Formats: sequence, structure tokens, C-alpha cells
Amino acid sequence: MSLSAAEEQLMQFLWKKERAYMKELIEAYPEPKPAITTVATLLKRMQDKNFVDYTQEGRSRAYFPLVKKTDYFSKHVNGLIKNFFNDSAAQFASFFTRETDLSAKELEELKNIIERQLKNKPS
Amino acid sequence: MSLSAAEEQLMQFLWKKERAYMKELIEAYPEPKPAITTVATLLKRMQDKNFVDYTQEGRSRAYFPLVKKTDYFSKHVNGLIKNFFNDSAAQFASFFTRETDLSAKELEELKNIIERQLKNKPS
DNA sequence: TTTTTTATTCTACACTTGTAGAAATAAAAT
DNA sequence: ATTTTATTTCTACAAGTGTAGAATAAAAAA
Repeated sequence: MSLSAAEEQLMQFLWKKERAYMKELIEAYPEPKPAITTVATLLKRMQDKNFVDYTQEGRSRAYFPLVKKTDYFSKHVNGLIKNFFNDSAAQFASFFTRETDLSAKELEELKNIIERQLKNKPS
Repeated sequence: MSLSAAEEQLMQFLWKKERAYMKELIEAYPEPKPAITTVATLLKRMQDKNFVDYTQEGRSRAYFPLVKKTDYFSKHVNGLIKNFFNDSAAQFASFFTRETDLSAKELEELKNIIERQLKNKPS
């Protein structure tokens, strides 16, 4: 089961704050803010899907994410790769560097990362 | 308006074949194949969303995509980047190389691509 | 030409999603 | 103690989605 768009947006706030109270979540939304009940509904659905949980902090609840952003994200990207580049990450990567506007500096940076990776992963 | 999961899967077949008859689309599905009416419904909805159209080829229809795969894909990735890496493609790229299981060979390949890019794009 | 095959349109229905009001609860402020 | 504020749960509803049967049309096969 995966998150809907609205749920995902809310999840972003949770990832950013680590743990958050209802009030903080509402604050995180840009204008026009949703009704509190809307957020409450989303949170409940996200609990059902096992994406968030909360601890009862005295009077109020501190909500927190149950899945790591990177894990969630990886699944996303892997889905994309599977669907659009018949499962070849390299093909995806090549497309990505070609089609995205990375500056020279960013490209350098990326190259360094790759070189570091290569050192750690001897063929 | 964007495509739902089931519509997107169907779109993949259309992108692959360029143009396809109903029969071919059904064939493209793995077992268990959906009912013809299901595919027909999807196609009609995709027409409404302006993602496909068809030409009447004598008796039957040849369906074809109205949007290029790369365009559609770019929008996807840009969405991802915006949502998960507050709009920094470089951040995304770095994450990507770190978190994806690229083999040494693929990393080499990617490095080459980047180097080629760098040559074309003098800072 | 009668039957069979194939595709299309209509209709339907359960499930998900976006959104929020009404009612309940509880804590905080007065 | 009474009122206000914040939060939660319940209920609801329209739109979107996954899925496909019934009816129809039209062409192909017998």
C-alpha cells in the first residue's frame, strides 16, 4: 500500500520535523491551509497504512513517521526505473544526466561521488 | 491531469509499439489478462485526459500516444526532485548514486557520461 | 446468410482519495 | 465552574480508479 499525493505531502512535513504535533503540521501547510479535520483524516489513514504512528505525550499526540524517507524514496525511484527504463538503473542514470540541467559544478560533484563509490566497490 | 497506475501501464505498451490495436494491447498484458472491456475503459479515459488518440484504420482503431515518453517521464522525475530534494537535482543525483544498486560497471559507464558532459559544458 | 469473433459503448459497483462538518473530549483559560 | 481552544473520531460525499458484464455493432468465418 502506498501513499496518496495528499498523504505524501503531509509525510514530507513529518520527515522534516521527525515528530510533530497537530498544530505544527497545520502550521507547516502553506495558505490556504486545510481544515484540521482533513489533516486528522489523513493521519488516521496513514496510520492504517502503517506509515505513521504517534506517542501520547501527556495531553497531545506526537506523530512520527514509521518509514524512512530514503526507503520510501528508493521504492519510488526503483518503480520509475522499472517502468520507464526496463529495470536498467544505468539507462536511467544516463537519461537523467542528459536531461537534467546540472551545472558544471554539480557534475563535478557527482563525478566525485561516483569515484568514491567506485573505490568502495571494487568490481 | 495525470495518469493512474493502470493507465500508465497501458501507456507503456503504447509507447513501446508506437501504435497498437486492441488485440495487440491485450497481448502485451501478462497473465492474468484484464477483460477487453477494462482496457477499452482505460483507453477511453486516457483519451479524455488527452494522453492517447486513435486513427480509424478501416475496420479497427490504431491507438497511439499523444505525449512522448521522455516528456511524461521528465515531469515525473522533476516532481520527485521537487518533493524529496527541495528542487535540487544535484542532491537528487548524489542520493541516487549512493542509494541505487549500480554495479561497478554501471558506475564506470555513468562516470564516462558525466565526463563527456563536462567536456561539452565548460564551466 | 447464419454463426462466431472482436471491439466499442453503456452501465455499474466497490474502493480510494480529497475534503470537511458535527459531535465528543479534554485541557486551558477565565 | 464555565467557557474557550485544540484535537480526535464519526460520518459523509463527490470525484477518481480498477474492474468488468450486458448490449450492440460489425466484420469474418463457416
